[in-house]
Amino acid sequence: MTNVSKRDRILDAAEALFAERGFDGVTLRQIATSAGVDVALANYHFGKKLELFNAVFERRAALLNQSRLDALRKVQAEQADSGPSVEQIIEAFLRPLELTQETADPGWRHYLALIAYVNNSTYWGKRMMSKLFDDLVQEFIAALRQALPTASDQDLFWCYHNLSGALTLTLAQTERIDTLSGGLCQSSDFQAAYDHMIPFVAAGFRKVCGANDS
Amino acid sequence: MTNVSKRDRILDAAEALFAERGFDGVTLRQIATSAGVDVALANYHFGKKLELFNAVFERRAALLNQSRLDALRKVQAEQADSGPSVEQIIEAFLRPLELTQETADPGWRHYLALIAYVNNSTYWGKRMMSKLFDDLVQEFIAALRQALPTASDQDLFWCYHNLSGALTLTLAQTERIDTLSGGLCQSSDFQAAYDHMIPFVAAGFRKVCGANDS
DNA sequence: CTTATTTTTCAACAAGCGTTGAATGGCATT
DNA sequence: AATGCCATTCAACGCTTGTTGAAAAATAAG
Repeated sequence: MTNVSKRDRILDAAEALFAERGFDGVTLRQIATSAGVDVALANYHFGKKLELFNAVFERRAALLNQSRLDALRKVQAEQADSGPSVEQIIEAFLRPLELTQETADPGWRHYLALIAYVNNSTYWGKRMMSKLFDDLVQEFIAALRQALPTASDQDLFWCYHNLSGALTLTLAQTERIDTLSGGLCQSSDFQAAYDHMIPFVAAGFRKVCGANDS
Repeated sequence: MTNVSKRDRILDAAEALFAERGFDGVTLRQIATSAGVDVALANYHFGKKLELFNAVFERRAALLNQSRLDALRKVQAEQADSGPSVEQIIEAFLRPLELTQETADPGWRHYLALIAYVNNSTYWGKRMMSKLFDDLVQEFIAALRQALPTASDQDLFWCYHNLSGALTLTLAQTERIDTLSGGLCQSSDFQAAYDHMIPFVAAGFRKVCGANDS
């Protein structure tokens, strides 16, 4: 706990607070206090507040992208002849996001909530999401296009939009479904969320993008 | 334009700015400037900044709820014997949100983006969304439960979670799908979004909640 | 026209903000 | 032991924030 550098403690604290309250809802003093360091140290390591935000957002992006791309490549290799099914592609898109449940590091949970914050924001979303995640998304859409050969691109992108929305709300972990369901569903249980999301979304893709088989 | 009261101009300006940058991303001075009034006037009419935010968020809620409930009651009356289909229920849930496209008032668009902001936020979501929208949502879930009699409640709520996510991202109007699709899809086109969302979500409900017919 | 009442502005407050330059500390290498 | 370098803290800056009480303007009532 105290073994990590103060620089990392700042990133961790900023990650948690930015995810919960957004960029403007957090002060550098709150971050510094939460990290147990002086307020000026954030500036020394990262520069302006916005640059700290960028550093937090970029820190885990490459690792996450690699993890999801590996999952896609794996099912593509396994189904080299026919190509992976819609379910397999969506599974590869979602399941790596469970790593937050396996590792003891709570930072991943905060990071995923931060992604939801950015993706749902007009202000931040356009720049930051595109820069870090567009290549990966296009890769998955290409795979889906192949699995649904009769689909028009417009239908395909609208379906991805629906998938992205369901995922984003899950990552946000707002606990709204918890109270709504009277405790039957839990926002913190990503595995249960994906267990339901994968068949749900796959059926949606098939319906809208016109594959009639299986 | 200048015919509306200054009180309403404050609400309109706050609505637009809160929707775009969030509660903490906007200052009362920006709101006042945008509304063309003095900074102190917001305090006179609404009290603290948080109370202004609440006033903005509550202003259109009852009207929106009534519009959606009317749509549900209508299809329930039309299908009094068999009950409405999943598609009809979801259609009643979504289509009233198009009123933003029909009316000339751009405030509705801002308001819907504000709903997305609140619904995606851990901080605001729990209090505000539940208070204003839970009753309506439970009404729709009850209708879905009836249309999908074999469904478990847990499956039902997870499916609603997916629907809510897809809808929330649509309401946010982040324009991310615009660039992703190379202009093929447009965030501003709610009708096209719902045209794709309704069959997508309905198929998901049927798949997960186990109805094999139709 | 006068008086009350409500609406709007003015001016200013204390507090908190992001940021910075200089001072301090620790830790290697010489 | 002295030096240089990186990390960290200290103290303070100019500015903006939300909020408020009193003044002014507009509106309504008599």
